[in-house]
Amino acid sequence: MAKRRTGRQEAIRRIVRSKSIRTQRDLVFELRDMGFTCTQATVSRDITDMGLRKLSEGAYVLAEDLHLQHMVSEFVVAIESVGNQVVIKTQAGTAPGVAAAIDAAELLEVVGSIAGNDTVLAIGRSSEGAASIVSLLNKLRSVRRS
Amino acid sequence: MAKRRTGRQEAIRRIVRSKSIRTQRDLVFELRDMGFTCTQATVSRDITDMGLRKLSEGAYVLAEDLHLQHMVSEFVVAIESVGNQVVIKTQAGTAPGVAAAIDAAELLEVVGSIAGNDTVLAIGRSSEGAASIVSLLNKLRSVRRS
DNA sequence: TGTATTGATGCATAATTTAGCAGATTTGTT
DNA sequence: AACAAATCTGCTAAATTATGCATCAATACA
Repeated sequence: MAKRRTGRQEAIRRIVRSKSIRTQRDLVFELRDMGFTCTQATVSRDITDMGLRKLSEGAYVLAEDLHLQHMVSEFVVAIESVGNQVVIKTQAGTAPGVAAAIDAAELLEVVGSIAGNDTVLAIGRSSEGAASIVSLLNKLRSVRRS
Repeated sequence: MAKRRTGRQEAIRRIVRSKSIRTQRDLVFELRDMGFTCTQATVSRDITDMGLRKLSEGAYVLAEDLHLQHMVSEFVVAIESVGNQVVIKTQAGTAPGVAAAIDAAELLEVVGSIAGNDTVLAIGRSSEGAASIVSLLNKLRSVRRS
């Protein structure tokens, strides 16, 4: 049953992007809800395979989102959405890089993005889409506060 | 004896920058060698206090070096040293940012750095200093390879 | 079809990290 | 100095993650 693996990891991808998963146990339960029954050991191996990383804040992030995470955590100053638009303020000069990272992440809800010098405008598919983009970016932005 | 804490964390700072520490147990032993006797539980708390992070590769990194870690892992293409000079190739346009991050890290061995468009030149205090800079940067650059 | 090989998974367990609690030390106040 | 409050630390247990081993399924091949 080598097929389960693929589907399960695909599910993990979706889950991790939509919810905040903090333990492998959580993931086992989420997977169960989606019809994928497996143990924590298997999830541990999936996480290794997929290169999932645990943010300092404690939630798992996709390997593909790591670049975006770095860019956002380093350069983004503020995030706000209006309707289906997301306005992202960045450090001077870094907007193009941030926009490129957003494009590269191929987020489902993002139709496209354009960058000025210190501002990125991302267009969401809908208001809800824009909200979920803000949510994800904020999740990626969260840094350990000491 | 609240004084121990300060000294111990100072020692941790030195140890983590010079060696590759992969477990808190390792750190306990290193500390013991330096005359700081404590338990793993204490080290765990120190790590939380100091905001130490575990790289995907598995080694702990100082919070202060996290920004540098991000910049290096995202933008640096190649690192090489000649004598006391370290030449760092970066993605086009990102050299100034990388140089700024190096300066901000206040690495002991770095006298200073200057940036072009896609190249940073860092000046070490000595050949050995340059080598240790290369070593640290490579450590920060290391990413999980799947 | 029968058999060997490879990959995936669960179970049990080890390894690692975190947290609760109590005792000791330090600091601050009167 | 005496007492109170705040910190720090070790001990121990809990929580979380990783791993060795055996098994089962799928695939390859004779």
